Amino acid sequence: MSAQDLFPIGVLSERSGVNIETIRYYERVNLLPKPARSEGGYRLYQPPDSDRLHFIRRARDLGFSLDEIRRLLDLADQKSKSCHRAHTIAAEHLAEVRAKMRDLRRMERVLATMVKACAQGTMPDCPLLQALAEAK
Amino acid sequence: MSAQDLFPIGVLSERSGVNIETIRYYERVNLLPKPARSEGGYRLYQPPDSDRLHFIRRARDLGFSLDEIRRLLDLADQKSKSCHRAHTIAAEHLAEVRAKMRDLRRMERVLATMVKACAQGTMPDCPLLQALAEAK
DNA sequence: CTACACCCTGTAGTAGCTACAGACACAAGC
DNA sequence: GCTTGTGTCTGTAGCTACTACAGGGTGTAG
Repeated sequence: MSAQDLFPIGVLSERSGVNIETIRYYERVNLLPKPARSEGGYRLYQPPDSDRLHFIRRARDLGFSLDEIRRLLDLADQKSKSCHRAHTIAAEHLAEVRAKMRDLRRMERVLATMVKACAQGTMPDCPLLQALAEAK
Repeated sequence: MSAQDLFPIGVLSERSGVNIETIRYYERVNLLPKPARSEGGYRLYQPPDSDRLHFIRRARDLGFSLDEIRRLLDLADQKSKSCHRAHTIAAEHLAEVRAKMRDLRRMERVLATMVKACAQGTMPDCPLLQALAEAK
C-alpha cells in the first residue's frame, strides 16, 4: 500500500456516501480501525477502509445492528470464513425483519380502517379519536 | 370526582399495562397532566388519567410518535373535535408505516436470498459475507 | 417497633447517529 | 508574509422513547 493510496476523511465520506461524523463515530465504536495520521493529525485512509465502510453501509441498509455488523466483520476478517455463524446472524436478523413486517401489517390494517372512517364522516365526534380512546 | 376515585401510580400502571417509570416519563414530557399529590407526595390519579393513558398506549401500539400523540390528545381535548387535523396526522403516519413496510420488504427479499445462498454452500468463501462486501 | 412494599427525585444508560463549539491544518492568492 | 477559505480535529450535547438505577421518604401490617 503506497502513500499515494492515502486519502483524508472527506474523500472517504464522499466515496462511501457515509457522513464524516458517522465515520468518526464508527471508529469510536470499533467498527473501523484507527487509521494512520498525517503530521497535522488528519486521519489517512486506505482502500481497504473504503471496502470495510461499504460493507458496513450495505449491512446497515439491510437493517443489521452495529453489533451484528461487528460480528459479521470479525467473521469476514478471518481467513477461514465461518459461513455457519454468518448464516446464524443473518437468519436471526431475517426473522426479526419478518416480525417487524407483521407488526407493521397489523398497524397498517388498523390505521387504514381508522383513516377511512375519519375521511368519510362529518360525524359528531371524530371516529379516529374515538377508536384511539376505546379500551382495548 | 370523589376522593375515593383516587389511586396511586402503581395501580395506574397495573390497569394500563404501562411501566411506572414510563408514566412518570409521560408526565415529564407533558403527555399526562401533573396529578394531585398525597400529603406524603405520592401521585394520586383519577379515572380520566387512566383513559388518557390508554389512549396513549393504543396510539403507541399503532406506532404513533409521542409528538403525534400529543397533537392527537390536544385535538381530543377540544370540544369541537377536529376530525380534519386528526385525519391528517393519521394519514401521514399511515404513509410512513407503508414506507417502512416497503423498506422491510426490500430488506427481506435480499436477506432471504443471502441466507439461502449461505445455507446451501460449503463454498470456499461465505457467499453471504461476499454479498455484503460487494460494491453496490 | 420493625419489616416491607411502595413511592419519590434525579441522573445516567440504551442505539445510531447528528450537530455543534472552538481550535488547528493546509493550500492558494496577493 | 499574510489572509482567506476550506478541511479537519476533539469533545460534548442533542435526538427518541424509554429503562434502570441510587439514595431517600411513606405507609401499613404484624
